[in-house]
Amino acid sequence: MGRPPCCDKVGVKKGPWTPEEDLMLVSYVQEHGPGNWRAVPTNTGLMRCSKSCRLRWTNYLRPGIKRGNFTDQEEKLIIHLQALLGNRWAAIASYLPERTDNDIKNYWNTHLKKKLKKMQAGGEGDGGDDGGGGDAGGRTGAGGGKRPAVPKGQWERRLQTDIHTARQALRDALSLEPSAPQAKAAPPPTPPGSATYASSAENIARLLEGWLRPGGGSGGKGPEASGSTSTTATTQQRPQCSGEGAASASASHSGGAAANTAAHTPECSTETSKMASSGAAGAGAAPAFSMLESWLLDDGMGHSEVELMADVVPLGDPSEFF
DNA sequence: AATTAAATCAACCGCCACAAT
DNA sequence: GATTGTGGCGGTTGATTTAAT
Repeated sequence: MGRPPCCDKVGVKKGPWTPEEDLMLVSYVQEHGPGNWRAVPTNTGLMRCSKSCRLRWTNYLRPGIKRGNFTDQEEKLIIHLQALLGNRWAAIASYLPERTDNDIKNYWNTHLKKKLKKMQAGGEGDGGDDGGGGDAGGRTGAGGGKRPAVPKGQWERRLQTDIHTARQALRDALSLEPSAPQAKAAPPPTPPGSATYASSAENIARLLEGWLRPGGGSGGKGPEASGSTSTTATTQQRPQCSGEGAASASASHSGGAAANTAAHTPECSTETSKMASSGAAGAGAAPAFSMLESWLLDDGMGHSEVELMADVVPLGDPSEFF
């Protein structure tokens, strides 16, 4: 049954966001927290669709987003997770707390896909490039909420086996040894420091800077382009869902989900869990990885699978996978 | 220096799942 | 239990930037 568009097409602005709009959105979210996106356009006066606001926040303005080059480690992780999960970018992104699913998706489509193709042409079989291991159909699986038409017990079992596979894959991904198949074509590793981070506060400053600078603030791209390169700040990470002062209210934005169960909260399963891992662990990708590593290396496996699942949750709700 | 092709990235669109009514 | 609305996700597109000729 066709659903009407989320917002009136009439009078809704489209295209790149201007610094002014970004400011309005950021200040609104700082005040009220993310969520209730439908109310955002009316409350802020933004002539934007609620979806557009959410997207802008999630993919660009949200604190703790890392922009810029993907590290070798991130790249490998993405490759393996993609092979494992298919094109479930949100699920994959939950393992890369500072990357947005859109970013990962773009990176996959522009870089990694080609890279894998090249490698395959070179006589490698790495599970296929597009939707490779997981579900090539794209949305046939149940990433981020799409549930397969599989009885629950069955997908639980599948989950368990896939967790095993995941551990294996992640182990490979995290080992930087060139023996890994992908390493062959891997580009020179990006210096860890080269990554740029963004927080909303900085974004605002950046936006203002670009905005005030003569000839600087031209549409979304202008400040952004300059920003993403000039945001050398590599600021302290801020917990997204509950952290960052004003955004603290946000924890409950999704219908009052318990804030302290961030990683389990549906809303937080994608966004919060991203921050949860980075936020809890400190800053940067390294903590996230070390969590993964410790999880992987904790081969005691005395865990029952259930426990294992519980272990995984902070990194990303496994229920998203199936 | 100018033109064209390729690459990149932000944003939009449509679909789906879930929650609220 | 059925219907409706919202949020979230993945695919795709279009504009912009960069590299090659």
